[in-house]
Amino acid sequence: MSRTAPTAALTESNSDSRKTSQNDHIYEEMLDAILEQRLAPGTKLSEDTLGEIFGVSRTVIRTVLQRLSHERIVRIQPNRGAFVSEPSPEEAREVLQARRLIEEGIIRAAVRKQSPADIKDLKCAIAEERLSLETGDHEAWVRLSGDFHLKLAEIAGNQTLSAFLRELVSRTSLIIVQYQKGTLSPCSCDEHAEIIKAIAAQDEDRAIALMNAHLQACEDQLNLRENDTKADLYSIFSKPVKTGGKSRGAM
Amino acid sequence: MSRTAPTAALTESNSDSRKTSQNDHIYEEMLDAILEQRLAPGTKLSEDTLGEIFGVSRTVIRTVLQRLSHERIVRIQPNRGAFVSEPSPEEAREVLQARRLIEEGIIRAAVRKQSPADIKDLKCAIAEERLSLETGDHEAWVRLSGDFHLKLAEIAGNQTLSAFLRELVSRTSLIIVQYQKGTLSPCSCDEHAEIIKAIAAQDEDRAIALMNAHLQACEDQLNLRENDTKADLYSIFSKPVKTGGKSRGAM
DNA sequence: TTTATTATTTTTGTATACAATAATTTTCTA
DNA sequence: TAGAAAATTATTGTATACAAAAATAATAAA
Repeated sequence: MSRTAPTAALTESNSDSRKTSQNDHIYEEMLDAILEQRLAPGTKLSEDTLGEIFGVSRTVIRTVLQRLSHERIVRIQPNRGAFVSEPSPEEAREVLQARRLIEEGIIRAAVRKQSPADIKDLKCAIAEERLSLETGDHEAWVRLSGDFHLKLAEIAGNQTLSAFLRELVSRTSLIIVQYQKGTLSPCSCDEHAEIIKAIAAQDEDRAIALMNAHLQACEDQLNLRENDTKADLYSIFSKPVKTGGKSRGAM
Repeated sequence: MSRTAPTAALTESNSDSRKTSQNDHIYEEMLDAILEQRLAPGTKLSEDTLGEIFGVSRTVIRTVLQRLSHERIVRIQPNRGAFVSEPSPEEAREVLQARRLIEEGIIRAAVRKQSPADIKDLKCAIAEERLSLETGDHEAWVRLSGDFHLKLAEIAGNQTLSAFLRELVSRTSLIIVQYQKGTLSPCSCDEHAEIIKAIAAQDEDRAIALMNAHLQACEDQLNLRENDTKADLYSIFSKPVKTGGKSRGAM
């Protein structure tokens, strides 16, 4: 419901939020559904079905799907339709690497620009996060733990970088859904808290090191081996499979 | 025509490039027109008109405009239509700052991953760039000087970062169109050449310093004072204007 | 029974029609 | 004549219709 900064396109005119925000509303709903795992990676997103669900025509659904596609949350295959993205292991590493880079820059700026109110706000956000973890509200936790990073970006004060990070955070959620092995992350709240402490203390180097470790820990909890069905099948059934008759014993 | 990596969405199936690439073709045409200054910032992009020009319905024009809008090259105002973006001075600074950050990361990766062929390729690109400058082909130069940075990103091997940089490079072109003061940049080719030299010599720190200087030089050549009509008008007519009669001599 | 081919159905891509909003022109009044 | 109000025109937002492609089902042949 209260996701951070819906689109940054129309901060003005809060009164006419009926027609215009129809797009945004459906976008929010679908993004939430994907990030909260109600729509699994690979799920087909039929235009007709979605149109019926939200009570609109395919036209507006199409707009939303295109937007999600540009943010790499959805993948559109020409003449085939839209599907929830299934980020590859390589893409997962890229996204985490991009985050390390961008969030390092964000921390540098945040250390300089921070105000006491900002720190208070961040600590408050972490408290909320911890609460959601204690009450077992997994959906809220996914959102809140991402919001922490976005709040930090806002303090840094570069909207262009914020927009990039927003996309990366969404994609990270999708990556975690797909590759998280076993248990949930123990408690990233503590790591977030440590980062804030370092920022408040103006200790830039430590804050950056903590953030890098935090993101690296996230990546380390993923199972990013290349077991994408095909290669996997061949390795499992290591004896030669019939491929049409030719070149049987070549490999 | 030969822009680098149109969309990265469909690298497969080069044969059916007729229906599918209609979108892409119009997108390319419009992007080129904007970056080559044939469409000035602020220009209204009427759906009907564009549809007639490209011989398609508004439907497909709309898709293209939405894509350009997501890349911040075009600004869509609800119920008003699409316009070529007029990036604010603040946005200009943000874009350049984001580039310094991202390209630093790209250089780090490129220094590690470079092959001799990559360096040869880059040098070749710089030669092309220099040629376009000598022959006075300004349109080609705008494209080629951006392509240099994108090639570097490709060498770094992170497609996610490449996509971000691609957007930033386009936006930089738009920013230069709007804020470049006086003469063209003397010759960024030389700066590009120096950067390559440092990368080839594995001198990471020097390559980064050069890139930062290069981007800073770009920013310094811009006239980024907040002279956005309104404030400017008031400062130009510094004598009190009739505001209704009240509080005349207060300031 | 299995496979290949054909026919049917479903779904996407595009054009068009209509409704809602904004921009423009015209008309009316002071 | 200047300014305001109303009517007209143009443009965007959305729904729908039709064409093209893909997916599915059904039929026929081995």
